[in-house]
Amino acid sequence: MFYSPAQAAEKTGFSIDTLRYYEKIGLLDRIDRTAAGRRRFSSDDVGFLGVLRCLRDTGMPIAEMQRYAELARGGAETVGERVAVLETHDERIDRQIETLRAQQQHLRDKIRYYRDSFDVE
Amino acid sequence: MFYSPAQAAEKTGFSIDTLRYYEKIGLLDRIDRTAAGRRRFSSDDVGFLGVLRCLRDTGMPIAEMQRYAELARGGAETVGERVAVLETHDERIDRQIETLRAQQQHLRDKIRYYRDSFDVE
DNA sequence: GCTTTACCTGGAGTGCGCTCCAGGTGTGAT
DNA sequence: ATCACACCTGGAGCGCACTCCAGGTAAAGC
Repeated sequence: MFYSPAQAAEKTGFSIDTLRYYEKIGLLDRIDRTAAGRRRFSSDDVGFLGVLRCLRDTGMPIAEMQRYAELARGGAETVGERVAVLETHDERIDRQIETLRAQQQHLRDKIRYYRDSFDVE
Repeated sequence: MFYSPAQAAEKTGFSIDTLRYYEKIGLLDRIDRTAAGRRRFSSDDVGFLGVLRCLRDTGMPIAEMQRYAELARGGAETVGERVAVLETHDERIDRQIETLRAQQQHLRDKIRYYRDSFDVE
């Protein structure tokens, strides 16, 4: 199963420009081409992009994703390091959620204060 | 109670440069000055910065904070609008947390997969 | 055969949110 | 009197992550 750039973009939620950019900076391995020079994304490529999607959506910087991508190219002996990267990131996500929740609570208190003091609606 | 720029920065977690920047773009009202022309943040200023801190930490863009700031300058008749802004943002935070959680789950699945398949550690 | 469409390349440009800099001033300690 | 210090201003610069553009190609539909 192969995917055109448009299909890969559709599947992964990245724009075609972003896919090209990711390849250019080495975040993606060189993507296979058709005879005409067009990209042909494999299922594995799309699967890897799915992981990148998770990492981006949870705020991992590109530089760190590059490190992860490099490890992924390294074969089975890098699995331990990959897991370490993901677990560190997992903890970061916990902290992010915690920050969001705490600040959300402050804002809710503020809303309540406005409601109580000014009788909104 | 007044605060020097350094104290305000300390209290709010914004850098002094950021405080100046926020004043420059009208996110803060013109801050009071000493005879020598130095800023003197009031408790109210610091309190307002606390709200900005919540909004920034939860990903509100500056442009929208400017709108909120403008409403805040508008007095009591804008309280309803302010509450509306905060509530819309509150929902956005809910969605953010939900996205983080979902993607975190995918990453955890990935970690588990690595562990199960490669027997890490 | 012609046009449209989807793609290609290298490189420039964008938006956001700061952050830094040069050059200057009033205040307080030694 | 001198020095360090915290602050001032306007404006330039930066890092990140794209996004857009000009100019070009190959294949598919009419």
